[in-house]
Amino acid sequence: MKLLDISEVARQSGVAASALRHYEEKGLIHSAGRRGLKRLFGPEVLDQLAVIRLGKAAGFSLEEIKGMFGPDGRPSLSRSVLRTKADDLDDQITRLTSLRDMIRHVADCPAPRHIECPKFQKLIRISARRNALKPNKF
Amino acid sequence: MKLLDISEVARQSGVAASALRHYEEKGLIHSAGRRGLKRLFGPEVLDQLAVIRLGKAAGFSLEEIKGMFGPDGRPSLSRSVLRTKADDLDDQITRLTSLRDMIRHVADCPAPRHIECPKFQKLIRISARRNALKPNKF
DNA sequence: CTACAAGTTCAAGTCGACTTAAGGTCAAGA
DNA sequence: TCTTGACCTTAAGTCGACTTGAACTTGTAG
Repeated sequence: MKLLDISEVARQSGVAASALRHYEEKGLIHSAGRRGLKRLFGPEVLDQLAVIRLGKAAGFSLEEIKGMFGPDGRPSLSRSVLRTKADDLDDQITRLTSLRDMIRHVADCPAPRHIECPKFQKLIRISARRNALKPNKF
Repeated sequence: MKLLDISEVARQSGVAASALRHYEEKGLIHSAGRRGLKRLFGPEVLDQLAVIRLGKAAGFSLEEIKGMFGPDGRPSLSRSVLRTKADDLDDQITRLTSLRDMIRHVADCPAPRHIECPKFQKLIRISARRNALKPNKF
């Protein structure tokens, strides 16, 4: 079993050594041991880092991502939690998609000022309504 | 022309008053005047806040969003910039979509541990490769 | 054996986007 | 006129995710 030192993990994963130490401190990854002071990582940490990267890309916090691993460091999530996360992502994708459509429309719209384009206004109103419905307080 | 005080804007937009002041300080919105000390906002600020909300949902920073408004406070972006943003969003949507698919697959996958599912492994490897290709340093 | 590159720890700093606290002002109603 | 409540300003604090700096240790090559 070949162990990797921190710079090798950093190189192969593209994650900075300082971030790796940070992840270890937070309990997202674990080193397999030490050679002197130096951490040695098992190769499975690369997969774990890939999961971490994915999770971050999806907007999860490190704390949430940590919860996605079992005590053995292998990904372990209840199916229902996963489905909830997938639904969250769907919402986000929907929002981004309408935003993208709106932006693309505005880019192609012949109105001299975007604000004068009725479709732009409509999209804005829709998103405004969404927010008024879930206010920050009370 | 009816002017709104800050709490009315907060109520209608769902944005906290402190955030509104913050946005004004950063130049994203402007108050139409004052009554005594109190800010008064024109109704157009609600549309601007909707755009700000959308921009945030799309992952833009306040600074970037600020750049989406002309000096008059109306959205103003060159068509080419808009198309670039739309393309960025497409990328992001693509990433989130594959992540969602992966998560949903894992949720439905019969393998006792996710890590044993070949598809899961494949997806992880793909994302690992992406990162190794763009390392943080040098 | 010694020097050195590569690692280590711990504390503090950074960045963005706000929020909170403390103390001040003022328009409007009783 | 007095009080009050809504708002004001400024500074400092918070949170997450790291990064940076300073001072220290150690396996390994020469």
